[in-house]
This record gives sequence, C-alpha cells and structure tokens, in this order.
Amino acid sequence: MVRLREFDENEALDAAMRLFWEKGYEATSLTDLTTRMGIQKPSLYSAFGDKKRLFEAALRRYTQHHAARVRALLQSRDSVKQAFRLLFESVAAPRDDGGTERGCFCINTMVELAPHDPAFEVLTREHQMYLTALFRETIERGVRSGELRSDTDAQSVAETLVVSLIGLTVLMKSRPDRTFVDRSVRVVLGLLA
Amino acid sequence: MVRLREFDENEALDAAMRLFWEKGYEATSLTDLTTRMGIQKPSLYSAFGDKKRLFEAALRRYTQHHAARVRALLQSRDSVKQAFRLLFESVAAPRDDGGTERGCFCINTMVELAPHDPAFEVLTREHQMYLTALFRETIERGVRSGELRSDTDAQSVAETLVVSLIGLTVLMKSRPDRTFVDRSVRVVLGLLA
DNA sequence: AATAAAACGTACCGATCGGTATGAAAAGGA
DNA sequence: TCCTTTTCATACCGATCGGTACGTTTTATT
Repeated sequence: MVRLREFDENEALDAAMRLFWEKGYEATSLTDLTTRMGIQKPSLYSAFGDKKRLFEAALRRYTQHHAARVRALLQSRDSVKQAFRLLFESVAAPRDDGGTERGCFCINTMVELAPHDPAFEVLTREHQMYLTALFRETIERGVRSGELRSDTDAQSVAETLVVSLIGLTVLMKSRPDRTFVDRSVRVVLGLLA
Repeated sequence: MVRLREFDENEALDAAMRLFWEKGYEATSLTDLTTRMGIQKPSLYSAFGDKKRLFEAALRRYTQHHAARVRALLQSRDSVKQAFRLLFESVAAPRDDGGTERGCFCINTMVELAPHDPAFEVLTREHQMYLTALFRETIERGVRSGELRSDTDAQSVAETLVVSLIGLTVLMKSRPDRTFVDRSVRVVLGLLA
C-alpha cells in the first residue's frame, strides 16, 4: 500500500526555517511557505501540522544546528580567548552584503513570540541555558589550562557573555558603526582574563 | 468653519503606542487599534496616515519618553554606580505580575522591522546612539567626581553597557532564573570601577 | 440663520489570511 | 491485475486584513 512522499521533509523544513528566520512568524504567509518549500498546502498540513507547529519544528531545527555550530566554533581553538573572539566576531561581522541579514532565529522568536506563548518562552530559554553551559565549560577549560585566572567565576562570566552576545546580535540589526561594535566586543572579551 | 476633533490626539497615540509595544507591528490589526484608541478608522487615517506611519509616530513618542526616563534615572543618584544599578535592576525586575510584559518597544522594533525597513533601521540606531551618549556623560561624571577610575574609557564602557542592557532586556522575555540575571548584572556593573 | 469645511459613523472594497474538502494519481500487497 | 492507502493538485471556505467612499452631523464664519 501507500504512496510515498515526493518531497524531502528535511529540505522542506529547512526552507521553512530560513523563511521564518528571515521574516518572523506573523509576516510569513502560507503562500510564502508553500512557494519556498516547493509543496502545496495540504502536503504542508499533513506533514507538519498547522503554521504554529511548523514554526516550532523549524525553530527546534535551528537551535540544534546553532548549538552544534557554536560548540564546534568554541572547540576549534586551543585558546579560549581566541575561540570567544571568533564567535563574537562572527556576529559582529559587517554583512554589508546583498545577502539576507537574519541575526539569530531564536532571539527573533524570544522577542516576537516568547512573551505571548509559554511554549516558546520555554524553548528559547532552554536554548540560552544550553549556550550558557557551553560557555561555562569552555571557560572552565581555559581555567584548567592556565589561560584564565584561577579565581574566574565561570558561571557568572558565561552568563554575562550570553547576555552580551544577545545584545550584540540585536544591535547589529540597526547597522551601528564598526567602531561601536569593535569597542564593545573588546570590553566584553576583557572579562576573560 | 470646521468641526473640531472629538478625541485627544495624544491620548489616542499613546494607546496606539502601548498596543504596538505589546504586540508588535504585524500582530496588531486596525481593529485592535481603533478599539483601544477609541476612534474609527477614517479618523485614524485622517489624523495619523496609514498603519506604518502611525507605528512610526508611536515609536517616536516612545523613544522620546524612554530617553527622558533613562536620563532622569541616571541623574537621580549622585553615585554613578548606584544610578546604573537602578537602571539595570529596573530591567531585571521579576515582573511576575499579571500586568503586561512588554520589554522595550525600540528593541522590539529593531528585531521586527529594522532589518527590512531602512527608516526603522535609522530610527532605532539613533535611539541607541542617544542612550550611549547619556551613558558616556554619566560615566564621565563618575570619573570627574572620583568615583570611577581616571583611566576609564567612558565611550567604550558606555557602548558595552548599552549592548548588555539590550541583551538583558531581550533575555527577560524568556523569563530566566533570577540568579542568572542577578549574576550577569553584577558582572556587567563590575565594568564600572 | 445660511453656509462651508471638517470629522464623524456606517458600510463597504478587493485582497489575502490560515485552513480544508474533494477527487485524481500513484504505489505496495494480494 | 485489482485493491487499498496515502499523497498530490485544484479549488474553495469563512474570516479578517488594510484601506476608503459616502452621507450625516457638528461647528465657526458670514
């Protein structure tokens, strides 16, 4: 029995993720979605449920990929300071391109949906907590290696770096001066000593 | 000649501001607006133009009030450290209320509209620059009074505090633990020394 | 009191919203 | 090959979207 899917669910979800990431939940219509996903509405509904459920699936996909990327980036350098500098500069990069400027999907969702939907409040909080754990572990590695001062409060510094990274990501959306961004990154990374 | 307005433009704009602040641009409908503003659609259009123009007027009103509030708060204490602590704690406050949790209208707009609308990119950037100037002047006051170290880089620290305050405001939307918030505020304010 | 100008309430506009009913097409099991 | 089951495409649903035409009511001026 059965007729099998003619589209790849992962590819379709990926397309939905990029669209929600770029435009947000409310500003993205089902027409936008079906066009970019390359499927029709009934296929979308049978595979992913309604718009909110599709959005949630897209966000979960994003947070998993994002967490993996941050983890890989932090582990890509022996120097903890270098690793964090790499991470912050990947956010502070100019992006004066023609490409799409999207920031962080999870942060966008924190602003648009978390205050009005407990499910997204939890989902976004858990991602920030996970990033904080990654940061703390990396800082602890730096303490063990002797790169960072032995009296470093890894947890507190990790939390502060997460807050700063969120702030920097949001601020970038207003395209501030490079000097502004560079100086604040320098000060923030100065917390690692 | 002429028949005069039966509603107060400032009151109506104030109601629109609170609504956009709470729900964002896309999620706020004209029906929501006319209901809360207490006027009909033709009155809204003749007084404020279309939805985007009304939103822009509401945001300008917000940034003016917000800037005045921050300025007053920073000037309310002789101690610069105390003043910034007051400001950051007003953002980090629990708000475990039944009231509306809204965060900062300007930050919400940075996330929702600035990346897709140059007018709001400029408007939100200018507000952040103004806040940065307020912070810098306050820090310089602390340096002059001897409360802060004389080698303090007022501009860089001001920029970093703005970034941190944005990050904290956004993070609050996911209702993180008090301990997380308190520790990161403590570390950030540690930049004032 | 007559008039002209502006704001009011109502009722409506086409377009689009998120979501679905329906029937044809496709494919594994018998 | 026939049947059953799922997916596909089309066409459609009521509701709501942002925005406006229009006729009435109000008011300052003459």
